[in-house]
Order: sequence, then C-alpha cells, then structure tokens
Amino acid sequence: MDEVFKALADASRRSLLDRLHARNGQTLNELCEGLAMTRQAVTKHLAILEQANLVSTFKHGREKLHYLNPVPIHQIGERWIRKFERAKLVALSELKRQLEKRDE
Amino acid sequence: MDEVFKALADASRRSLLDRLHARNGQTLNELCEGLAMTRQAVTKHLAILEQANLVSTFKHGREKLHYLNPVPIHQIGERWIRKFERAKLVALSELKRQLEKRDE
DNA sequence: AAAATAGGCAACCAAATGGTTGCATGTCAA
DNA sequence: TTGACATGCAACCATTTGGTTGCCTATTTT
Repeated sequence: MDEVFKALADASRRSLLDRLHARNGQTLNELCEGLAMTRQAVTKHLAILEQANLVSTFKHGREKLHYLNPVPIHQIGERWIRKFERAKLVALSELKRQLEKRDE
Repeated sequence: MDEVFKALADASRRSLLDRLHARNGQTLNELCEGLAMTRQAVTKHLAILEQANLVSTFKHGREKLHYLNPVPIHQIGERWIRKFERAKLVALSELKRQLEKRDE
C-alpha cells in the first residue's frame, strides 16, 4: 500500500499511468515520446510503477510492452478513501445542522 | 492536486490523518503521543498536511487544534481514481470474454 | 554481416525529504 | 510574578529522489 502511495506521489509517474490508460500496451520508446526527460529517467519511473504493481510488462522481441494494472488504484479507493468519505458526510450533516439552527 | 498526492505519500502523515479521523480537533501534543518522532517532526508533517488543505487548524489559547478536511481526499477519489475504475471494468469484462471463449 | 533500433546497467549529481537539536516565544496556573 | 507548559523558529544532517551521461547488450532490418 505504501509503495502505491509513493509511486503515485510523482506527477510524471501519474502522467505515465494516464498515457497507459489512454492506450494500453505501449513500448518504452512510445511512452518517452514528447516527454522532457531522458529514456533512462522514464525507465526508472516505470520500474517504480512496476514495483508498486501498478504496471506489468511483457517482453516481445526487443520491445518491452507496458500494461496498466488498475487494481491497486481501486484498492486505494476502497480501503483508504472510502473511510474518509464517511467523515466528510458527518462534517456536511454537521454543517447542515448548524445552518438550520441559525434559522430558528 | 499534486500537493495532496505528495502529502499522502508518507506513512507518518497518513497515520496522522487516521488519528484525526478517529478523534477530530486534537492538539499538537496529543498528536505526538506514542509516536517515535520528536514534536518538531510532527509539526513539519502537519504543516505539509495543512499546505495540502488536508488539515485546518485553530488557535485556542496556547493550544493549536487540528481538524481533518476530507474534501481533497474525496476529490482524489472522484477526479482521479474513478477514471481508472472504468479501465478495471474493461479489463475484467475482457477477461470474462476470454474465459467464456475458452469453453466454446 | 553490418547498421540501426530498443532497451539495460552503473556511476554520478543536485535538490528535496524526514529527521534531529537548541533556543525563543506566548500563555496559563500557583 | 514566576515557573510550567504548548508551540514556533532555525540551523543542521543523512538519506532518498529524480534526473543525467556514457557505455553495453540484444534484436531487427537491410
């Protein structure tokens, strides 16, 4: 879980995930296109995403294909964010109560 | 948005949010209790959470009260995670299709 | 077989991060 | 008013991070 949060902390890595979300199964070179970064920097980012299980790779000849794995992202949503959604609802209903009280 | 992801990247900070979720409005000293960290380290973490708008503070005499703001967390869920949930569904239905195909 | 293409490895670097210690300030209680 | 308590500020430190360059290997293509 911690690795996933760490991996998502970087904007470049999130944009790599976005790219894979737009088109899955891209090669390293394809993922490098248009980025203001060397290929090696991208390689490192992809390694971190792979480590966090957010991306899986297949070798096909001399190319390495990258696939998005949305499961950990989903888990963050389920196991972590959901918990705080409830707090938000409590805060909202509290606010509502206060506002209604004001009109009394 | 980037600040929120960065703030959530650290396990100590996430556990501070957990503590506030369990009991809102704690003082700095209360939040320090039981942690293997100096008060100053906690102060820094709280500053980062505040900067990311995940925590708001009120001064009450010599005490500083900390309140959880769940809105940015909710936004991460809405604006970011939701997008990838769809990809997961696509992946699942693809898998289902493959499995069904196998039985033909 | 030679050249071009796709990617991997390792050393290096500057800046950011997470933590510390020491001291200062503001506020409450005796 | 004096001491205790809650917090703030600043300098410092080691490690991690995000990036680079240079070179090597493997697979195609011509």
